[in-house]
Amino acid sequence: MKLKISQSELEVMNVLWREAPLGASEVISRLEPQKDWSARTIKTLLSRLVEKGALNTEPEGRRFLYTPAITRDSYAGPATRNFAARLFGGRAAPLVAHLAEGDGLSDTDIAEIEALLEKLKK
Amino acid sequence: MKLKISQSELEVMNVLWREAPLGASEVISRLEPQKDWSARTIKTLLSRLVEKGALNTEPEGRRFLYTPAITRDSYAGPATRNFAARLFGGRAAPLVAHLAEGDGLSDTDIAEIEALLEKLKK
DNA sequence: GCCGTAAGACTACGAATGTAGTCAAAAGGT
DNA sequence: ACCTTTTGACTACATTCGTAGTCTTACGGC
Repeated sequence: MKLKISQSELEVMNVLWREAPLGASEVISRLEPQKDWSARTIKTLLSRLVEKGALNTEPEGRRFLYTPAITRDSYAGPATRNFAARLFGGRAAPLVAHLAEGDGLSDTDIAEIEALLEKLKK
Repeated sequence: MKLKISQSELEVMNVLWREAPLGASEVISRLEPQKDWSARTIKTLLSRLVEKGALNTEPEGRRFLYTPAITRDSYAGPATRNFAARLFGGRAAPLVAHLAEGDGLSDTDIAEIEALLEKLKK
């Protein structure tokens, strides 16, 4: 069950991870402001995600309600480790360093990561 | 100058970021053990990377020597920030958390990240 | 000096992706 | 009861990617 979600599809997933279930038109109205996509495009992406098993549908009257079939975390975990493996041989430090470049990390971020590391060291 | 390097192409870049310049056949011999690719495939990837401007070539006798035209860091920085933005709204902590899942982080990694954070806090 | 071989050039081709149009059915307004 | 609008289904098409084959040319061995 290695489902790969493309960039554009991920934008759609992001909407539904934030808020679900939603009908197609609701997803469209949430995406149209930022992304310059036609409604058709977004519907295509929704269909593909259903095909791939990343979304579940449930009929509600004449339309479908879409819900993520996978959690953001269950997708992001492997994706992140894979990303780190390919770019940095799996080492985490360079990754954090790149995020920090420029402005990258907020104080909250830093504090959170420190807390995380504390737990890991134990 | 937004060059996008595909997964397979990245494997080739990884070879050349580790050691360059190399001729095509040297790249091939370094990749063939791990990846089950034919020599042709690897040559195609090299050509595409040259087209994209990710590699420079320099004739050496009747063949080409390939050298990265971009550093690993200059590619990895934007790629990492983009990745984090798309998956976590740019927040770094969840990213580190996912890396830590399972075995992910070595003690060295943890130490390095801590050192990095120290510098950032200042 | 000829020929095999290796290097790059050109070509191929199916799957996935980004982006979107057409069609048909159903649902609601008037 | 009709027409418009909405929704999902099907279709389209150029580009990129993964994977690899053929062609051509020039060098090195004999």
